[in-house]
Amino acid sequence: MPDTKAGKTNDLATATKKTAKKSPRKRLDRGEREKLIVEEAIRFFAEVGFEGQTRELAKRLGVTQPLLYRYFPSKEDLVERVYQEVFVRRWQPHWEELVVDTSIPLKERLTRFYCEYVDAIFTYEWVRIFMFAGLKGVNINRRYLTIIQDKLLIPLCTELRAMAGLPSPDDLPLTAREIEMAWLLHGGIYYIAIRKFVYSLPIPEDLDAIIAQEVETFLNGATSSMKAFYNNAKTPDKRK
Amino acid sequence: MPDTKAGKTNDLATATKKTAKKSPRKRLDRGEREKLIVEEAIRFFAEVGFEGQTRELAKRLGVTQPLLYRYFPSKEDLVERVYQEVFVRRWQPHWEELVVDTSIPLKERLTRFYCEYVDAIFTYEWVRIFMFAGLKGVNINRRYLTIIQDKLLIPLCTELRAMAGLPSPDDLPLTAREIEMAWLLHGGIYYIAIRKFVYSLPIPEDLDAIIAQEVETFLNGATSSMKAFYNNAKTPDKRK
DNA sequence: AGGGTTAGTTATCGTTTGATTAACAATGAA
DNA sequence: TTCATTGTTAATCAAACGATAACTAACCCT
Repeated sequence: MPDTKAGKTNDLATATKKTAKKSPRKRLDRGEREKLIVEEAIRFFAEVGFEGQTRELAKRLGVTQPLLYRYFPSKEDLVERVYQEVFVRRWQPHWEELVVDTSIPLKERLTRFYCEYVDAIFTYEWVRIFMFAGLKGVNINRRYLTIIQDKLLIPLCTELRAMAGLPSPDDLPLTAREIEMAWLLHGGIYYIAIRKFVYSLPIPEDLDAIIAQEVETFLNGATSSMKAFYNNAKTPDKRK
Repeated sequence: MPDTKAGKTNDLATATKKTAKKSPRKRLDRGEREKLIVEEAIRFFAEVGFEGQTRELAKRLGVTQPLLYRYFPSKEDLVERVYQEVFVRRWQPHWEELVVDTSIPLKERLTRFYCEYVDAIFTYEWVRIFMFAGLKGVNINRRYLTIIQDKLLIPLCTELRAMAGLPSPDDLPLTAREIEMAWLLHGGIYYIAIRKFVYSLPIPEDLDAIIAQEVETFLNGATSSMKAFYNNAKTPDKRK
């Protein structure tokens, strides 16, 4: 009965003569099409959130909505696929080796890591999808941030201990406060991405220089604080 | 607001049976009811985002959905009201004086400010609604963060200049890099709230102590960096 | 060439959702 | 008691939304 929208597509299909080149229907093999769908879904959900509608997504893909359901049994499955594609793909295992590679000075190591990290992570899609997932309560965020803490921040704290001439975490466990200090650096840097991709604020173009500076600022401050902490710890004035 | 939930369940119970005990229909005057609606809307939208449905909101309020439309002409108006209520209310004008009060040492001043700031801002409602609004592209975020930059970060940079014995911004304008350094502190601290309210991660309880430490760490690092920057700037390499 | 496999479309179903209306019930102050 | 105000019940509308089945056409193989 209501053929307003259907009319448009019908026009395209039926108005063209059968003799004319009337093949707007592009036929791709499964893998190809699936890839296109996932890529567009990433962009789409990053923009509007996971409440974005399958019809709108299909329109952006230039295909019909039911086609999506021939590739993914449900919208939820597609969303799940988007998570996988965005998150598991971008963490570079070699980073874990880089941050503990004591043959490189800590400052250079951290700077290099964060420059690479920023290259991989500071994208519209990654930042916003990660944020949407967090707000939705998907536990993939916690898993990811656990990696950040275990593979990045704790090694960093360990190194800071050494730099300040303090006992290793094996002898004296890291305190929440030390780990929090490392989060200051990580959060401060990541917040640049939030400003850009969530709040649409301008950020400097020379990110590498900014990162180098922030790493330096942090390391300077952290070593001072660690030493102060050490002095406090040496004086046995507090709790048992 | 004390027993709204009890009322809700009662409604549910009595709605099916009209013969049961008379539903405690609470009759409030306009201002009162409106306040209740807005408060619950804040909680509700903070939890599920602005796509949350008016029917669900009404259910949580223990009232019927059409009642909402006797207080707000449309859902969008209610959302707009939520923004106003959450954001304009919580910025304390006296902070602007605090951060430039040179009679207090900078470290203490910053610590005191951030402790108060955290008390006011680190709430489930504020953090999540601010994030949802940002993702949605509402420009209220940009306005707010402009205030942060102008009233907090720039004064902080000015002070850092003085501490490092550098010329005042009046003589030598602040660089993007210096402002970025201040964002490192602010972002690092705010990221604690994101970890808690967006990613549902545990954070330390003694936030005040953490903040004091992070302010100290930052100030130590920033002054070192500023001096290094000063040495670079002193070498006249290309400026006329 | 033709038959079968399968990518893609059309048409539609059943729900949900924002929004609105009309009629009625309860409350409280004059 | 009267009567304006607050709130409910019930119903409805139109649009939006996820999902499905049945049909159509492009491509491959022998």
